[in-house]
Amino acid sequence: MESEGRTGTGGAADGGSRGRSGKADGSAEIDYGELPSYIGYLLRRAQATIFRDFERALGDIGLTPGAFGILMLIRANPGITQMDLANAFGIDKSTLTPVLNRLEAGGLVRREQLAHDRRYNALFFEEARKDFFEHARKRVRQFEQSVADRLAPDEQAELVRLIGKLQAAQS
Amino acid sequence: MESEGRTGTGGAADGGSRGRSGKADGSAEIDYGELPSYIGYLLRRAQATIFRDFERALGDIGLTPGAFGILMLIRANPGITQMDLANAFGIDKSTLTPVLNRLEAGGLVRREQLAHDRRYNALFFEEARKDFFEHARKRVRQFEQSVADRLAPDEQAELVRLIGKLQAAQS
DNA sequence: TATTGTTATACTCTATAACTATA
DNA sequence: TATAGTTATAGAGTATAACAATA
Repeated sequence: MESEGRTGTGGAADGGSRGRSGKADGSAEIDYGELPSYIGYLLRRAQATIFRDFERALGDIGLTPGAFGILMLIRANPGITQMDLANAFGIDKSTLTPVLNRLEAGGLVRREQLAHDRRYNALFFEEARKDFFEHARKRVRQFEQSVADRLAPDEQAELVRLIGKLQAAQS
Repeated sequence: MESEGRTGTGGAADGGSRGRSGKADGSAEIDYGELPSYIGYLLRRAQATIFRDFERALGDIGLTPGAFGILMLIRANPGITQMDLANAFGIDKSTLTPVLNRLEAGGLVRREQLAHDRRYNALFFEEARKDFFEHARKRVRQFEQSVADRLAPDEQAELVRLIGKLQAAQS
């Protein structure tokens, strides 16, 4: 149940006979222990990989995956307030502010203080940038498709279901 | 294919009749559009949720999920070099350095410059902290179990398989 | 020249706490 | 008092580029 392998070492600096013990030459066989069975680890690796791919494929449009998602939500929900958007996206309001600042600076989004309760900012996608957005979305879709294509259609559905189930039990 | 809903707005600040259009009251029904079908988005949400849970459940042991994973790898692979560890964990060597600094400062890990090639640092778990580590690992296991228990055994296996498949096609 | 590891730097993501303004 | 949003701050995580030591 432990699968620790060569533990209990406490080892000295080793004088050369063991040397790098096959680990410093790139072709190493590393003992991952139970790590790959940890769902948190798996998700971190998967997410890092896909985010790197995203950046490589779409870095030139100047939107991070997060910023793009937020932009999509604003466009689909014109007039949404910052609090609702933060909640919907699963981040804190203070995390949202700088993202919106960048989107607004880039002319993609506009804040409008509500007249009847000036504490709220209603958010709107700038229709003047529609062409840019549609182009970006098309490329994001292609990217997502290329990721999804690694799985069969029923596997895609199953993955979505399993990830949802993983979070459903949460507080 | 668009499912944009109420787009084409370009909307004015709205004078009150639409008001917050059911979006500023928390009970909002938000249009997520195609976002939930994006695997990158799903993974980000899932990972964020589980990392938050991890911190809440295990924050008192003073190890982040990443630091704990690295510690596990060092313990399972005594003498591993920093480059090999970074590659195994999927991060850059410069990202690893501060993590190791913290682990070493906490007395959990020791660097030993190899005698026959002093460019390399061999890494060792400090056996003196074995009790602490075993305690931490037990709790991490419990936590991982509580996450895994949200899925049936066959679902767990399937999730691992699907996530693996998602990354397999990568460069 | 090439490689390991460190440092300098930068950026994103994330949060908490304190603040402003509004109600 | 309570809420929306901003700001100040902090920390993890990530990377690239330049550097020192070593080979």
